[in-house]
Amino acid sequence: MGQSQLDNLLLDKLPQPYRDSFFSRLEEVLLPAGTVLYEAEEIPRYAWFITSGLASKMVSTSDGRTAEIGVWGREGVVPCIYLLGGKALCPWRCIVQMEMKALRMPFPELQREFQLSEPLRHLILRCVQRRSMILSQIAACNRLHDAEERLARWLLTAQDLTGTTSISLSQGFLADILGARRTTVTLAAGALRRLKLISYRRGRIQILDHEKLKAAACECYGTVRGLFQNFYA
Amino acid sequence: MGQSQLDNLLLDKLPQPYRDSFFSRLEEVLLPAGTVLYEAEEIPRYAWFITSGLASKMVSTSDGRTAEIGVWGREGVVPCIYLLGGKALCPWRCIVQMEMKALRMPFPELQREFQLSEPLRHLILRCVQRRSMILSQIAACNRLHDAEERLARWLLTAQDLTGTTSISLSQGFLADILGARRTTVTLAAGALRRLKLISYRRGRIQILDHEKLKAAACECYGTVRGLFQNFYA
DNA sequence: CCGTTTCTGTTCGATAGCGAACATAAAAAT
DNA sequence: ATTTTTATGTTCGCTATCGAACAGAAACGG
Repeated sequence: MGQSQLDNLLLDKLPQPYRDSFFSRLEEVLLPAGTVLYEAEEIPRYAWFITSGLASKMVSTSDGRTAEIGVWGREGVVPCIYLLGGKALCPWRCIVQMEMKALRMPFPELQREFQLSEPLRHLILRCVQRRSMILSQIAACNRLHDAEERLARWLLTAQDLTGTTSISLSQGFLADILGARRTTVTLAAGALRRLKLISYRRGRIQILDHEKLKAAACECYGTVRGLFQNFYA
Repeated sequence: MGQSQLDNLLLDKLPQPYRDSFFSRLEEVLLPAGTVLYEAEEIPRYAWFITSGLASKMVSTSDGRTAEIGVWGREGVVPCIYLLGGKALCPWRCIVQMEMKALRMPFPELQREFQLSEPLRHLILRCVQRRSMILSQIAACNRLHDAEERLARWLLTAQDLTGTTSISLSQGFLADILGARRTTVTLAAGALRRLKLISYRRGRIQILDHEKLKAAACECYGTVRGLFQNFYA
């Protein structure tokens, strides 16, 4: 409390003195990659305000294939969609992709707060809105663009969200994210490496040339980046 | 006014007497297939409460390919996402796919009403929530399932939303919706026809066997159907 | 009625990605 | 140091889909 930078864009936007009192009710946690924040069809026990790292929303099919439908960094609160009420349950699970620091609050407590605080509600609705726009673009991207373009897009977005050029993820996990086979990711990553846009070793990808990688990515990267910027404008 | 069935689920859920007064401010319109409700990156001039027919949100890429990211029937209001405020613009256009009847209101008027009426706001937030859940499933489906499965899913959903087994759409438009080539749709439709699940002639598809078509569709149909049911529960 | 447009059927070569298998190599565990 | 686990590299046959072309058929508009 009293600190001027909480490293979460939503929390930062809360007006004082509400922000300090809200902050005092949050608990800081460090979650390793692989932690499941909540399962599909299951109301989360906590809400997390991410301050570093990444989490993904993943949809699975009954045959075990998966696709990421959204990646979350410091810009908002996860989950936001359940705050809109109702009985419907979400068809995705939420999982930590890169070691994550977050400030958490029991979910029912945030639900009450959503009803009580108009500034908080306002920010959360903006968050829902932006996420929905981003998701729309990704939905089309999943259909229209090939693995190499989507890999480039994902890496660039991950860099933007975490502020690091070093992405700690194996090709197997990237395959789950991109909804492709691991061998497809290996081939796509190999192609990007030959072009000297990235380098990698066992579970760690390094972005070497942001600009050229952008050219290798589909246009969805730019669209999504635009939507992540000025998240609460 | 005074009628108990407006054929739009959101309007039907509005409490009286607000509902009658709200209804009196709506204008009924009949829009032919192909009508653009609003363009990408453009704030709509009207909000439409659909009472029959279908509209699609479509994302386009710069090379002219397209994919549908959501289909809208009688269950809510289009657009709902812009009601959450903010400066961001949506990357999709909204187009009438099957001749549509709707009750419309100038969009700024609905924006004011969204601020003023708590029951209306409540319903709209539910609408946003469900649409977001549905979109998530479609985003994964676009990546993981093949054209024949997706075609079957789309036809079944269209049947559910419009209540008719006769879908007036050419294979070319279905290709735009499914994000595939027209020839791919022709092959997929031909396969479903050979299985006697559908029949068709020039711009009109007939669903012959709902149950078996369900078996030919991916599981996403069931998931999405579940989310369309009890839309405001 | 005839010409024009639009929709469907079909073919064909090219390509991306699947699905499975197996080899190698790097890290982690003991 | 040795074993075990996990990640990456590579190959291969197969399928779905692309992208383009062209023909026939159905609807439409004078």
